[in-house]
Amino acid sequence: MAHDGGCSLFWALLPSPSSLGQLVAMSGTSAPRLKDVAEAAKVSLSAASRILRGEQERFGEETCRRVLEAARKLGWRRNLLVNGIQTGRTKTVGVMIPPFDSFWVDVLAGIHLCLESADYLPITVWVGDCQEMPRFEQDEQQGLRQISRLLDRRVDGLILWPSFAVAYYEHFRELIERRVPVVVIDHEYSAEQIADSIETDEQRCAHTVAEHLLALGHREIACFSSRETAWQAWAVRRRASFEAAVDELAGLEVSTWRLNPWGSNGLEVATDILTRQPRPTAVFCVTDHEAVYVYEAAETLGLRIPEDVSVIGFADLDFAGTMHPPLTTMRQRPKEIGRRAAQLILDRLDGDYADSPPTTIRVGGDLVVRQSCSHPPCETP
Amino acid sequence: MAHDGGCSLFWALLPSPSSLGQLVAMSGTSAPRLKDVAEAAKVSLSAASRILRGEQERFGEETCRRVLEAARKLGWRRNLLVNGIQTGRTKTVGVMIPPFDSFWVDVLAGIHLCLESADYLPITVWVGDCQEMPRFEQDEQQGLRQISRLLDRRVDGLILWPSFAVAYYEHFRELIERRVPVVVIDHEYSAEQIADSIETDEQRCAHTVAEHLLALGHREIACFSSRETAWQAWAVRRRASFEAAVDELAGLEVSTWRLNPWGSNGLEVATDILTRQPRPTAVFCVTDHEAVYVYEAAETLGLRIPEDVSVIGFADLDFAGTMHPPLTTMRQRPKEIGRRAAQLILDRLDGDYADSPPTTIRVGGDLVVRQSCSHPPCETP
DNA sequence: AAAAGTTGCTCAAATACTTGAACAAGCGGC
DNA sequence: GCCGCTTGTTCAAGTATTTGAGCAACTTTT
Repeated sequence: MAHDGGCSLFWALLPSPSSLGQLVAMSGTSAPRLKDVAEAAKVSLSAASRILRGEQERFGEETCRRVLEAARKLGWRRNLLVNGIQTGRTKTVGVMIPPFDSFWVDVLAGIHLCLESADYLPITVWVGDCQEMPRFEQDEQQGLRQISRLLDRRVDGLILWPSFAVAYYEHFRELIERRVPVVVIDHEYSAEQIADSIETDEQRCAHTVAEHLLALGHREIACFSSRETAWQAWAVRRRASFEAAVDELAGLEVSTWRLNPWGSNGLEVATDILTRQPRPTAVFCVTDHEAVYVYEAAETLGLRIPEDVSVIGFADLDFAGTMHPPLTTMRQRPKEIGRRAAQLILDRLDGDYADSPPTTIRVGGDLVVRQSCSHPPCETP
Repeated sequence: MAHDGGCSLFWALLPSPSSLGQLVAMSGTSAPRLKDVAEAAKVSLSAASRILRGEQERFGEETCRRVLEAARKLGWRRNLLVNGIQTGRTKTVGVMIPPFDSFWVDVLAGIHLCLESADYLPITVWVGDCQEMPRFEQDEQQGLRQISRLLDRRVDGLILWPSFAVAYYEHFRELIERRVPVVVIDHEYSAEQIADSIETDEQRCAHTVAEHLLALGHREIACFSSRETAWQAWAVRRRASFEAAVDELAGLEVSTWRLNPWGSNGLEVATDILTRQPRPTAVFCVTDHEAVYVYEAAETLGLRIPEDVSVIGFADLDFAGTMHPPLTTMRQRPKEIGRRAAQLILDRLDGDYADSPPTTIRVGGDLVVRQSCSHPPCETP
């Protein structure tokens, strides 16, 4: 067990007062310093420093034992702030990603896992109200402030949500120049690429989706895109890739719908799609979120999924499997995306890789076939 | 706009090389120091320090302007690491909460929002694989390591996931003694309370749920609890509160089921509940997660919700509203929980509140009536 | 017995900044 | 010409730790 007597993994147990009142009221001894350890072990400050940093060969066995023992007893722990000042490295990476759905939560998970294995720590800042996809327009200033707060803490690198990539482009320049690596997730650079970027392989994924629907026999296909604001590059690419794939594979044209710029008319759009003549037999939703609207509209209109309309989503968000019927969707690999984003930062920081030109990593996806897609109804035409 | 010429909110634009290759390859000038600002403004280091910290009355208007201007041009930003060393306050709060479902994501949102307004930053560490509820047993050592990593960064306070509260009890003692405030979410202290604690008001919520079911006429009521391991105090309390409320209100006994300690037999338990004789007409699920199993089992058994069985959940997780039928559930107030947890830390840190004895804050809930509950079927008995 | 090497440890400077105290230069008023 | 005010300076110590250089003391070799 962790709390064996006499010392602890955290800090030393003081000759502890048994009453609670006392405990809270006592004026806390602040964290022990290296000086305290050195004194307790009767060695110089620098000897203690070296021994505790692992440079033990240079010292006598007995001295090492004394220092280690003293540190353990006092519950000393190294102060990474000081390390940060001295080395210019805080072992900390700033992350600005609002985890408003399970995709982004998983991306964060990947980042955490990867950074942890390198003994780095992500520091996450959120924008917007964290309840829905942030409205970039109104949150731009807040985003800038948040990045500032990260830089004040001297983060070694930065991982960012796509929306902010566009407007902050000029700022990234400066960061890169200052050797603060920046990785952007799900944002493709159109012109010169300044920072590393990692994204879902939209072309390949859209191709797979198109293949699936066409193989089932669908010919009247709709695409339900998100708000395609300038900073939602992924939506544009996903929709465009899908249109291109359907065209390439079957020479068919997809009828495309979009959310309004506020993302507030999901149900209306879904209804429009399903009441169009001729009615699409399959709807590709650029995200599982849009699929929810289609399910809702279908229910209202008395259309059965998948008998009357097939619906296919994208992302495989946590609710996709429990929808009714379970949603067929293109699963992204958010954890891998996060992991590789973090790895990119780490590589830039201390690899030989540090000076290579910016890359774009494309991560594939996996089609999860559930029960929302079937052959088109016979009486369609 | 943010990027007006000549200076920037981040760091100064250097006389920037236009080619990308150059940009990446150039040896980055590191962040400007106060010394640089002082030199640029032709004042002493300490004058610059004072002016930038707001002590401007002692200096001439012109000098202040020069210093501020120089700082802006060079893109100087204060180094919170240094501040942290000097003041012992890093303006940083460690958070150990794995956001494996939307409840915890919202708690995190609340924490972020509150801390941000005080110019604090949460530093979040995760445990487990972040995909499902962490298994505390196997993640205990990892949890301890994570807290260590936070303390190495000298966080000013700690907000913790309940599971870890129990095993780390002894360690908290030390933290409190060292004046590092600790807040535990959703964990009730049975014996002496050592840290602040914030939780959902289980009694009141369970009472409301019981009332709702009884008012609909249910008499044969089941309770589907989670794994009730020692460190899942909330589950025990929620279930017990519900049993007590049903007893108090109607003198009825609830038949209770639990997940196994690995949480792996959800579907089996749900099936057991629904095949019991006499069959319960209503199932209270300690969490929306369990409700999903009941839905699944009901579908397999050909039972309709709510015609044959009423199901009521707890938490109002993001998927509750899109379940089929939409789940009636007791909505918790995760954002408020997070906000108040953070506030508790801040109060301990610099309020007069610093020395008061540990409190427990209980946050209410709101019954969200959707479509998974109705009157019991007539032919029940 | 002197030279050389090893072991074990210490000194002092460096990291980036804050802050209190003392002090100096320039100015106007008396 | 002196007083006192404004404006700014320098000095020094403090924050917790790292690290290159170097110094004793002791052992081993010659």
